[in-house]
Amino acid sequence: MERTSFANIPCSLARSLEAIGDWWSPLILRDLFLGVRRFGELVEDLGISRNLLTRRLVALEEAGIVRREPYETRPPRYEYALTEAGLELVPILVALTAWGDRWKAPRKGAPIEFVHTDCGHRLRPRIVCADCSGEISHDNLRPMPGPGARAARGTKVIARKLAGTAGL
Amino acid sequence: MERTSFANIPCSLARSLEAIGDWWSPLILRDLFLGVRRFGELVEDLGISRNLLTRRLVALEEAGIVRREPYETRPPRYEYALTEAGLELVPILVALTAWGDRWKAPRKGAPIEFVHTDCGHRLRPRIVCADCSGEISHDNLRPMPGPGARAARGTKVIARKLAGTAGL
DNA sequence: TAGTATGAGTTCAATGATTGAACCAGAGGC
DNA sequence: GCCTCTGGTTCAATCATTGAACTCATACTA
Repeated sequence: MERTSFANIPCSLARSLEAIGDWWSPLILRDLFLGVRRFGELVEDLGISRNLLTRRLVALEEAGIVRREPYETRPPRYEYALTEAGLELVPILVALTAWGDRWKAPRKGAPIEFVHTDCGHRLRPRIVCADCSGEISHDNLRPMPGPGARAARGTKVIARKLAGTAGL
Repeated sequence: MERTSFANIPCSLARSLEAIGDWWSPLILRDLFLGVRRFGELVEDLGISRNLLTRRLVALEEAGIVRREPYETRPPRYEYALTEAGLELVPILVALTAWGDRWKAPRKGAPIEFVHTDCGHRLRPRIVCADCSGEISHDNLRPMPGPGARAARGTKVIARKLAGTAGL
């Protein structure tokens, strides 16, 4: 009774979650982005169990999201950095942070804010369409069967719905 | 030895993850958005255990992300819908799906694509700054201590780093 | 009237995952 | 030699997930 793997669900969201969908990985990535790169620092900052951190870092490295780099050879010491794939997750984590600011704000306000250095403003992220620059929301998206569409675990009911209605 | 809760970490990302950071919730939200709204449909589509789905739906409802609505009274039958907070997660999930398309694409291509109905193009999401409309990436963000900044679990090391360097 | 179907859950034993504490190992400093 | 620093590993206890079986209320059917 292993935890259900999402790796074989033909959905890119499921595959993303397979890589970073566990309880700790997003916070590990946040810390790596913010400059907390060493094993002991991550343990201290997150309060994560050491063996679990080991497993997560190995998994993130295998997923191509994190890179293990020696910063000292005698004795061998390593630190962790985001790969290109990992760096591309940063805006998404920032967007999720903004959602938390809006809907789950701590009493005393956000402990960390971001400044968009290109314009100097405090960051308010927006998710937009690359083609028209219009904002994306739940009511201007139409799901469609893609090139890999077929009925399989994780999309059985969805596939029927998409086939039946040609979009919501 | 309960699973570590993120609720008391003064970080909005942690608070977001407290609500939707578990293994199944993002997929449940995806299905609700795509029109899979009933208990049995969710079980069939996701292959999730029924008792776990019950717990997740209760937790999502308590977090204000999902709403339970009767669609029939005799016998009582319910379906689930996204609240406003839940709907605002949709673009983030879509962005995460796009990341999966780019870095973890299944062999046969994405089974689901989205069309931005405002412009008719196949969706390529971008995360931008609301002020200058410039794209956000790892190298044009500067983290800063926010109004709620203080040393506490989950940000101890980060707080030191931010205080010391005034940003990366 | 009895039997079956439907939908939304609940209960439960088995097994995997997480936790926290203790331990290990290489190197440098005193 | 002994202590410290850093980056782990090992282990027992406990928690979470899984999958199957079961409940409950009502409707449908013969």
